[in-house]
This record gives sequence, structure tokens and C-alpha cells, in this order.
Amino acid sequence: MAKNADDMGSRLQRAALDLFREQGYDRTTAAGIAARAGVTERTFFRYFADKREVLFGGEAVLRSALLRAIAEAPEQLGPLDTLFRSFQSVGSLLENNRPFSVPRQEIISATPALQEREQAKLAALADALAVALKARGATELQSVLAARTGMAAFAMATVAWLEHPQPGLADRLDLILLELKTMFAAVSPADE
Amino acid sequence: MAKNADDMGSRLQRAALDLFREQGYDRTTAAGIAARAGVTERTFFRYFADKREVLFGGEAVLRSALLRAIAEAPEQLGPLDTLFRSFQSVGSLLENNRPFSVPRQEIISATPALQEREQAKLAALADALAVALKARGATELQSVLAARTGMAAFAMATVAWLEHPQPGLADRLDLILLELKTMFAAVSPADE
DNA sequence: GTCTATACACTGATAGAC
DNA sequence: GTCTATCAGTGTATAGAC
Repeated sequence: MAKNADDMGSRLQRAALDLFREQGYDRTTAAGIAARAGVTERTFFRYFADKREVLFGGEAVLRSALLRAIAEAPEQLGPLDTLFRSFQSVGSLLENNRPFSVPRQEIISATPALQEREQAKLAALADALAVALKARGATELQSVLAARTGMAAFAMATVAWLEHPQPGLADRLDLILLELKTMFAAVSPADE
Repeated sequence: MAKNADDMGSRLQRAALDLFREQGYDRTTAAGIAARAGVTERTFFRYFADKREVLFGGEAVLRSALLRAIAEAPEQLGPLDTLFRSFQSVGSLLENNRPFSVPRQEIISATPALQEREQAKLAALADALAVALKARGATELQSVLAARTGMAAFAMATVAWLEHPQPGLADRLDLILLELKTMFAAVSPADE
């Protein structure tokens, strides 16, 4: 019944998204998702480690795109400039995914269990970016600080942009970076 | 058998921490925790919404302490100065909790499911702080950006300090704030 | 590699203990 | 009257049989 293994993940993902939208995440069972995709519950868990994971498959693509952008950034750029340039570079990737990302984010926003997973994914992604930044010569502290801070900003920009497409993601990122720069410039030099 | 209701939460918490240390989080069942505390599994779930939550009871104390510090901060301080002063003000609170926090953090670091919960708690705490910052006159964007960024820095400082008590938490926070200020000052003014 | 059995997390209801 | 035990059940996730 299955066409090929590569497709099954997508089929399950689509079935899950549909069911979550129809009846909510909690009222949807893993067996129900599997049934809609024409397979058994056991097969579902062969493709996804747990029920939440079915909505977080695309993360790997985003991560590798960001890592590549960081590696290819001009040598002389600082960690934060490198990072925000990388965020800008994946804009079109995110725009192409918008039809899937919008309903997905609605479901996540309505489901605490999925918000937890999302936060964990963002933290893991930030750690991966920190490694890439460190490889460019930044210190450990700089890398982790920039990655965590930048990832928080990136997530804020993305979520807001999914809710309201205007202004665009690039403008939102610029605005956020400028706001952060301004706020940190206002910090008292010697804190106490 | 139960002394009083107020104590039961702490008893279960201690029993859980002990068992997690002895056999790990995954190999410990909710029924096992309850049994060590002298009650049934059903009682465990009356005190904690789920198994993970048993390690995150103290969050409310930290939150209210931070919110109070923000509300009492001098009017003229900017969001980030307000925030980091508040972090500094809860230092002694965290030091008193160190005997509990150190083993707790070890267990969390070894358990992905608990790391997820921790990230979620940090995000929720950041949102609460953002509301408090906004009440002091900051814009929505400033409040959320400062809170998310500051919370990431606070968490980094705390985790590192739990692993190695020296340097102290206050010094770590100062160092991080300075590093952030320096990095953002180096950001190119007009980002492309 | 699929299927069956099972452990464990969690929920509701009801009745009983203090 | 609040807190707890007991019971019965659903759903997630794993593992061993074959």
C-alpha cells in the first residue's frame, strides 16, 4: 500500500496536520493518524520517535541551510552580523514553506506540549549554530550568547511574520537587530 | 499517615529526586515515587500535573521575586538594566537553593524530556518578565526582546554557576552583560 | 519487518479516612 | 470537608515473538 518509504513520512505528517486541525492535538491519537495514512500505529512510531515529532520534521533542512550560510559568511564579520545575515539568507526557504508553517504554528500555539518541543528544538538549533560560530573564531561565551540571543530574535520574528505577513521577515529581522543594538547601547557601562 | 497537605508536595519532590539519582529518570515510575513517599500513584498526580513537573515546583518563588524586583527598580532604568539588576537581586535566593539545585540540574542535563520542560519554563518566565517590563513603559517589542534575551543570559549564567561555583553568579552576570553590550556595539549599523 | 503483548503515564469516578 | 485509596480505563511508547 505504501508507495515508497521516503513518502510515508510526508503522508503521516499531512494526515497528522489535518487531524490536529479538525479535532485538536489532544483529541487525536497516533492510531488515528496512522489509520488516515493507511498504515498501522506501529508504523507511525517507526517514522517518528513520538507523537509530537510529527510536526517537527523540517527542522533539519533549516539547520543545514543556516549552518551553510554561517560557514560561507565573510571572514571579517562578527558573530551577530554573521548570524543575522544567515537568518536573512533562509527567508525564501521559509516563505516557500508558509502554506505548511501557518497552520502548523496555529496548532503549536494552541498546544502546550508542542510548545515545549518547539522550545527544545530552538535550543538545540541554537547550540548547533554556536558551534559553527565558534569554528569561525569567536570565543565559547560569545558563540553561545550570540546563538541563544539571535535564535530568540529569529523565533520572535518568524512567529510574528507567520501571523501577519506584513512587514516581511527581512524587515522584521532588521528592526529587531536595530532595537537590540539600541537597547544594549543604553546599558550602564559599569553595572553597579 | 500524611502529616499535612502542605508537606506532601515536598515529600514527593524529595522522594523523586532520590529515586532519579539512584536509577535515573526513565527507570523511575510515578508509582515508585509515590510509594517511597507512602502514598499511591493517584495522589502523586493530584500534586503534580505530570511526572516532569515534580522537579519544577520552585519556579513560582523565583518568578515572584524577579517580578517584585522589577517593580521596585528605579524608574529611570532601561529594560535591560532593570532586568539584570533583578537577576542580581535573587542571587542569595539561588545560593540558598544550591544543595537542591545541583543534583536537580544534573538529572535535567541527563534527561531530554526534562530539558524540554526546563526550556518551556524559561520561556514562560521570560513572558512574565516581559509583561512587567512593559508595565514600566517599555514598548511591546522592547519588553519581549529584553526578557527573552535576558532570560537566556540568566539561564546560561545559572547553569554554569551550578557546575562551577567560582566565579560567583553576580560576576558571571556582569561578565555576560558586558560581553553582550560589546557584541551588539560591533554590529554593523545598517545591516545591508 | 510485522504483530502481539505489556509497561507506564495519566484521567475519571466513587467511596472511605481523618 | 478536604484529602486519599481503590478501581477501571485510555493512550503513548517499547519489546519480544515470529
